[in-house]
Amino acid sequence: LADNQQRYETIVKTLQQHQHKLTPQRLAIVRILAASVGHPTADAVYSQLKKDFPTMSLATVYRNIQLIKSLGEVLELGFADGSNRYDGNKPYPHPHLVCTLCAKITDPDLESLEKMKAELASETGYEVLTHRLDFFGICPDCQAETRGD
Amino acid sequence: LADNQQRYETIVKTLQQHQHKLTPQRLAIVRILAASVGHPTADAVYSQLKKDFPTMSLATVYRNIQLIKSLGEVLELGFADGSNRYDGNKPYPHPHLVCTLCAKITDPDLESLEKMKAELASETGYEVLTHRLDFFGICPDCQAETRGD
DNA sequence: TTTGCTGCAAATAGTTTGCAGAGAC
DNA sequence: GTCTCTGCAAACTATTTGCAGCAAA
Repeated sequence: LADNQQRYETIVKTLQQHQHKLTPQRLAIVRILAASVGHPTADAVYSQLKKDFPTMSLATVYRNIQLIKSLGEVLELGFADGSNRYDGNKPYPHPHLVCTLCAKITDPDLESLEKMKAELASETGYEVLTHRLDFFGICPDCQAETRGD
Repeated sequence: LADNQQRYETIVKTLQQHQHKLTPQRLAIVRILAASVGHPTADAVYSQLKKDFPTMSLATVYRNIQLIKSLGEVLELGFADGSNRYDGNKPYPHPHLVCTLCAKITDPDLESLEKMKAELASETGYEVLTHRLDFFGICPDCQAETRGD
């Protein structure tokens, strides 16, 4: 999608503005994060890159993800089972819908969330800064496989 | 609170119903989980118990938490920073409000969540099984400390 | 008495870090 | 040429597991 290309350019520009060097490895990592197809894990990013960079180190992936996260250009999704996934396409907090069978992650629209956040703030006196909302369930495809096949 | 006592008894009953033995260590762990004051980490549970059980092993804490979780009597809260906290007082999914300064966790009431879940299911075709909702912010106490002191 | 539980220590998995050489600017 | 980045290997942290002895029922 053209959206991915735009995200790629935005992240690269941010890196440059903060005087970070644009190495081939770094740019390749940014390209994958900008797309964030399937909300990849660090290891998934690493696996994709080993084809083009056989000597690529997993440590480099982690270091760059941390760097880009510190610039606010990637969202880290840590799950209860300890797995981390990354979204560089929508780097701001947003709800996720996770299929517990095929592990697919999609981004539903839930405009009522902001309302809920405001309501919560006025009720509790908290200054609400951010949030995390995940729904877990079975996607239509996996429901079909379970029934029919 | 009397509520804690009730939770303790419920968890113990569940353990018995599933033919698990009631060792002193296990019961002590259940007692702490039933209260879940501050939503403790496994290590916090361990620290509390070392006073009464000097030879207590951290592995025993983990094993028992896993056991009780498998019986559906404790909620595991894995956070993005890798920390796990446990709630045996309300072992079902519910929203949390986390203070990012003092790490206090409270349980706000948000009845609109169930509505949101139903809306999401009908919109996406997912069979929504569970969810996870956390808000992060600064509690009134910490706001006061930042301002005045 | 039987069966499962505990403590210890070692293994595991994901992530981070120190260092020396390589490369972007 | 300078200063950061990379690759490698080792360190680290939280959690899990194997095993032998111990204890609940």
